[in-house]
Amino acid sequence: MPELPEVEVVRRGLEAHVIGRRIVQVEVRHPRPVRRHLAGADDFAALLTDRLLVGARRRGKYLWMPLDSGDAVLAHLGRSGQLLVQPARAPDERHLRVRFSLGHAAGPGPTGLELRFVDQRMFGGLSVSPGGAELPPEIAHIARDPMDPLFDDDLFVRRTRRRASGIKRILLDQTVVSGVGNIYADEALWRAQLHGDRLGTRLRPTELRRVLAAAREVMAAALREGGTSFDALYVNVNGESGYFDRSLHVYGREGRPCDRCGTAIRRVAFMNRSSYFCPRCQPPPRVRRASATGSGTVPV
DNA sequence: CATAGATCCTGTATGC
DNA sequence: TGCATACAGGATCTAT
Repeated sequence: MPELPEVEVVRRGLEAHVIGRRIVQVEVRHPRPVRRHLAGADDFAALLTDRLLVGARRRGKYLWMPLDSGDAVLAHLGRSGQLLVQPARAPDERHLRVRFSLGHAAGPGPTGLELRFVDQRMFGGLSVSPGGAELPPEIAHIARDPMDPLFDDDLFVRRTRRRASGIKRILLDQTVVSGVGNIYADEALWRAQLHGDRLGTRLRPTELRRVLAAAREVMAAALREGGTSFDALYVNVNGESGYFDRSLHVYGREGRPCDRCGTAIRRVAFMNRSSYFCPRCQPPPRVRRASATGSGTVPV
């Protein structure tokens, strides 16, 4: 569920409600979300107990919270993860996986506040990154995101044009550009009027800059809408939030008319999920028969 | 090396 | 009603 805007909203919520608090107790209720912490759940809990949370940072769809120990709690929400700040008396969520009981920076006592990792499908997870306060080495391979002031547009164009993959697949490759997921990839491609199967090697720099600009627009709009709902004592990302629904032009709109030209939106299978596009505004690349071997076709 | 596809997990919606 | 299948907003491992 969460792409860059949703994760950024969570980060802001953490920044507002969790920074400066001490972790007084950690309860791992399901082993899977801490699977990337190779030393195990007990070690995970031990490294975090009594530590002070000093920040909330993000790279693409990854979040991390630096600790006073110099380590960091590294988090990824996967497809269904949530980080919630809740009063301790709030009933446990059905898919509550990890509970952090929080206290004051100074004293040992609990504040009655908890940080909860809730995740139905458990593709997401938590780990402790040793010395990862500045940038966890585990995510050093993740590129900057298009909203990052240090994002390098020229580098993105150069790297994309070296790839013989469809532009949609490239947009989803977090080592090329981070934060873009299935929805915003489709939305950005619709805005840029490019089909997702167009090969990176065959796209012009202007076309790629158009995609980047479109991705920024879509994300900025989502951030504007989602950014208002984290004020409560509650680090947002309400599962199915739905706040972005209104502004979607293609995603989930199979058969409905394109907002630009009226043609019916198409849906095709893509990487075990779906791609949506307007067949007129985003014409698919021509397909020619592969030469000598004659085994199948390649988009040109 | 680069790339496409399979895979982890749980739940809900839909069709027969 | 029961059962099977498709699908869900991600990242990574594996095969080619």
